[in-house]
Amino acid sequence: MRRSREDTAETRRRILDVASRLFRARGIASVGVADVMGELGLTVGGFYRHFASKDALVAEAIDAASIETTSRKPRAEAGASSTRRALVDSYVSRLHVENPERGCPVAALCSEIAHETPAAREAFSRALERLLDIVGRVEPGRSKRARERQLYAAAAAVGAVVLARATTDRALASDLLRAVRRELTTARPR
Amino acid sequence: MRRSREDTAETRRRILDVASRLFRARGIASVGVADVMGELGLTVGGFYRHFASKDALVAEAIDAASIETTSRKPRAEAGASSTRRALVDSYVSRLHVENPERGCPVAALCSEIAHETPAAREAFSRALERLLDIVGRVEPGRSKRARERQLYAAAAAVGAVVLARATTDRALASDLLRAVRRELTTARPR
DNA sequence: TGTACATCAGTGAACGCGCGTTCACTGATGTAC
DNA sequence: TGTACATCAGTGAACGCGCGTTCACTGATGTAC
Repeated sequence: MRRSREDTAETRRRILDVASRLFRARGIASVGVADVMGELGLTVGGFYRHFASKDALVAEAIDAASIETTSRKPRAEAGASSTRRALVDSYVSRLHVENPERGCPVAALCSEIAHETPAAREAFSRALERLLDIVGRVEPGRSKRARERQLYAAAAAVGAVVLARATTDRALASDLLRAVRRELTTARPR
Repeated sequence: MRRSREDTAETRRRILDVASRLFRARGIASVGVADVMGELGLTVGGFYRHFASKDALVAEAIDAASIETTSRKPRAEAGASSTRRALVDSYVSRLHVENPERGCPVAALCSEIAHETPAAREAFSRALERLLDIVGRVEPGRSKRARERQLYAAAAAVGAVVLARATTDRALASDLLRAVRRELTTARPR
């Protein structure tokens, strides 16, 4: 039966929230619309009152995940090396590796996103931009040199998390994280 | 009808070759057994004379891709900085980004491999080991320091290729590649 | 070397299954008066 | 404020489709004598 406007908005929010967690945890291809709705105790049919298609959900879920994970990140005291260390330590961490469902969507979806719709790829690109924004806050500077350092740091951080998740060798996973953490937190003369 | 032993072995080799290219290009989930066999002008049924399941094919195809891409890499004159530069320039390149089907399986499959079978994940882990082997040849040393340098070089290289493929922003893709190339080819005092 | 038979690579159709999507229906909510 | 009606969130079954896998069949290859 029909629900109140607030209930409707709330349901939509919850679908998005569950989807963004499931896609990050289990990948886009292996999460179905029924999985998402089932997690909320709802049936599939109702899904299409909120989203035009699974593809539309994917795109919105990536945006939602990105906003969720970047909005709680450092704003004030940007540039302090302790802020940078805190960010690197939390991103390039075992905790992040083991909890993709609450983590960075860029790290969770980076290789499979290439096979998704344009809308999903654009959402992913925005997520990457947001990640780079945050890196820019803790690795400040607008020079060409500074920009390169930011891009490099982002690539290494994402690479470390993704590879640590991918390998079955737990020791190698730890080593990768530690190596990249050290590289990105050690002040370096230029 | 029955084929000669050589023909049989050749067919198996070709299935593996096509599969390893298709998986890298289009991802594991979106390539079917029929796609692979169709590419060879064969029908699905025959597939099971060569492999026990799609999952078995996936694992073997990852190994095949890894061996294919690492066996032509530097062996002699290892450690020379020109060798390192050549390796970095070819891995962290537009050419590699635009031709995943002939490229590194680690970069092609890194995020989706987490959702595959143990056998596939182990093949992926071996592929990562081979990649690290090669990095170890051009970034020599067995010290803790050297090992860390190898690990973050690998993470940054893979991260750059994956993110350059993922983003829809071509300028950002180029910038990522250039930044990581510069970082990894610039000799750095320690 | 020649013959008879067993093997098995590849065919093509069928299987069950899960997927994204659609649809008639329900009943509470929202709206017009 | 109260009433009558339109709307529409959610249900549950059905749809077509593509997937991985199985299977009876074929005929050339391999093997035993």
